[in-house]
Amino acid sequence: MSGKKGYHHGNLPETLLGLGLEAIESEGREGLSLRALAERAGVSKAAPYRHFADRDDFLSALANEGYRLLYEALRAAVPPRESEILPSLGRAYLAFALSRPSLYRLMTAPGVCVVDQGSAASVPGAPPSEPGWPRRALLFLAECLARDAARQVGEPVPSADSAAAAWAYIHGLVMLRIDELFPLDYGEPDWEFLAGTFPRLQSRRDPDSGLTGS
Amino acid sequence: MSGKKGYHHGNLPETLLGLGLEAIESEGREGLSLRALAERAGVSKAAPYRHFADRDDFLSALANEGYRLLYEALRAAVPPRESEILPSLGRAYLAFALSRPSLYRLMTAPGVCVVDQGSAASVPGAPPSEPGWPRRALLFLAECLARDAARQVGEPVPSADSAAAAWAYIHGLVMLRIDELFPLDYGEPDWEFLAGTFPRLQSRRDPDSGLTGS
DNA sequence: GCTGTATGTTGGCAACGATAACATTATACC
DNA sequence: GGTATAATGTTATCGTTGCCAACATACAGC
Repeated sequence: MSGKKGYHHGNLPETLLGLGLEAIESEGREGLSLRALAERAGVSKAAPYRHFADRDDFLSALANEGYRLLYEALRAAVPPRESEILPSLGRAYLAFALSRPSLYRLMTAPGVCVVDQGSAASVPGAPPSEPGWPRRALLFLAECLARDAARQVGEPVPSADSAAAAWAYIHGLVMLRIDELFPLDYGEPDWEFLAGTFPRLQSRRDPDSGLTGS
Repeated sequence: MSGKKGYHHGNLPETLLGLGLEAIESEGREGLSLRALAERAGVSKAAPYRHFADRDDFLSALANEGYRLLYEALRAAVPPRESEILPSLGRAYLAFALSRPSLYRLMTAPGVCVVDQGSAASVPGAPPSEPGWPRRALLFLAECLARDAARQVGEPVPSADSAAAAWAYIHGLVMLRIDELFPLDYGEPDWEFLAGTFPRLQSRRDPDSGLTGS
């Protein structure tokens, strides 16, 4: 399947994406070179352009692949006990970003990955395209945040603000961490503590509801 | 001052940095080209290398300039009433990042700007070098966060975690906004929520890692 | 087998980063 | 003022990369 059969590679796009996942961490987004990937794949310098329009298109495909991995990581992190879902997901999210910082930065960079707007077929003739990986991953995350908020406060539909705040918080933690932006006098923050604490943000609308999660 | 006097430009570094501030927003970090900046400055393509070791060095200088602008924006945003400092600073921080998204991304990118470790002279004989713009900006922000937390709870020295959490929240909001990653429509951030909630985090750890730089 | 399409190769161009060798201006020092 | 020296800018050049055009090869349906 994956062996090269002479002239034709067999599955060059997947091979390039796999190499790209390694390269973006070792070389960074700017240092990633399609020519180098092609050579590493044992293929000529122009071969990638048969599968990807240009470099940006390849980077978009890489980011898409990243959202697929994130989605699977989040799904795998759902704990048996409903009450632990947010800390568990938060840690999984953080672990994913920390294990692939450059990819995470690429995924969240503007103009790289467009989160599609649901299954409304943009092209009239096309089938109702199912949501892409970015939407599936972010939607799944938002659903878990919303479900937990509803469980804590007892409302069926949580406020958008609480989910947004929780996500902003965890995203901010992730970015500060992967960008190594905590050089001030105080040492390394207690990330475990912070990651485990952010569910408390949910209870803003109802301050007297104990918020003692455990 | 800024006119070209024939062979010598006069103040090429400042001119290049000024052009770079525009270029990084219009072209993005990857699209920014030293050659193009040189041409735009009316100077040969190799001239920038007299002032900046390489492209990364120029980007670092750009980021440094960005921290200077951020520092000034934060200082200008300090309100007369102490109780409003957090919302005011939060808004200023957000406004800065939203007005210069690519620059902000560059400033917070890893390996671009090294935040110096304070005034402890690295070389024994050297004078106690004053902190650079990144440190001054971030320290000022942390001080304001800490002061506000202390004001609310009534403790002189707040915990590092509370400032870290508040900053993570702000930074996360900023990044989500910059990267247009917010599928949820979300208006003005709830600064009161930010101010009221995060000090609660502080009672968990020993507050011996002080923030007061001076 | 023949033909059309998908896939990969070769050659080449332009832009860019970076360096070396050279030219010109500013500055310090007498 | 005059000169040595450093600072600053220019020209020429190399290596890498993105990207395109023209060509070559493999595969699939008939």
